[in-house]
Amino acid sequence: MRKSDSKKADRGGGSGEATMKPIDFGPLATWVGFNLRMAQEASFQAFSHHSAAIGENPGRFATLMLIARNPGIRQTELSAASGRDKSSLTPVVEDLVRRGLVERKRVDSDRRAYRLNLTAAGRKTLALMTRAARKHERNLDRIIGPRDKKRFVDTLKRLAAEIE
Amino acid sequence: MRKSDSKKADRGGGSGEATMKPIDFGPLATWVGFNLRMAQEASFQAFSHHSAAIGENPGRFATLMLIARNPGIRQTELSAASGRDKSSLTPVVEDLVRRGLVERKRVDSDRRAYRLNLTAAGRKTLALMTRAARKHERNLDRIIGPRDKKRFVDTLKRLAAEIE
DNA sequence: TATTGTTATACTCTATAACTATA
DNA sequence: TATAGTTATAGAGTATAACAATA
Repeated sequence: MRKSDSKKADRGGGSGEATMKPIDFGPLATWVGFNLRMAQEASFQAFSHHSAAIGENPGRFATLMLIARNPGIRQTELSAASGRDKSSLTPVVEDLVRRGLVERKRVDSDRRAYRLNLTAAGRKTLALMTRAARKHERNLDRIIGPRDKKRFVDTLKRLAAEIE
Repeated sequence: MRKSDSKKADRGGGSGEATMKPIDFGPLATWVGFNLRMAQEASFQAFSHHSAAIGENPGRFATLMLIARNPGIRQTELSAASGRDKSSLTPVVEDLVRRGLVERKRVDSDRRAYRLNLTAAGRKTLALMTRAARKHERNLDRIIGPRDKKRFVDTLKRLAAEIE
């Protein structure tokens, strides 16, 4: 079996293999930054798994959603909205256009710019991904617990907005 | 589906005034996965800034900490602990050894393996990074609020551990 | 045969800077 | 001069597969 190592770290809490020496994470174990990264990675990987089942890439999801909700958005606006440089967006849009999910139209009043819209196929794909995302979300909700969810998301939002 | 245009539309010959059209994030705005990613990115970038001031890479921090807290750890154990393939670790360890922060010693009882330890310089660097990390953490704590912190971190841990 | 760590290779995501074509 | 988008290029970070040395 060529699958190499196990993906998950044993964080020393569980009753794992008796032969497994527990790893000491030191102060990392209690720090927000580290646990934020661990949780994000786990979440991303799970969603990645879901969207692979659709034949899609999780990174495309937010882009499709932003185009769908903001029809005619221009690439520069899109790059600002997703916090990436415009040059990072070029290959992404190119891929979506090539695969027939997004169409670009020249803007008459400013012939440097394009407006982006989803095609019918793009809407179909977005719908499939949205369904997968909702399933994923239900999974996260179950772990977080319905009572804590609002406050948890609110804290995440404040972190994203207020970190120095 | 379009949320807004509550401001004047941007179309046609506005004389250079960049009208700030609010972006509609749709369901993304309320989903855990998306906000987890946003918060993690902001946190990582802030810590990245801190560690750049030391001349270090944030990605090295966890590695140094794990070696420090688990002296003599082997590369395979380290890769399992950080959830990465062993081949991903090779260039990292190589870099740390080259810069004199980590030393590798052959294991007598198993001459395929190495044991990793920090050098004095490695301990010094880790101490500096730890100081930066504590500062970063205080920053995060301030945003989260002392009352919510324990529960917040606990939820992150559960997410990392329990996502399918 | 199985495992430790390296190598070769490739893919994703990201950025900076120079470029083009407009404005 | 300034802006929209592309191209060229580079760098991190990650993975799979094949490999040599050793178990």
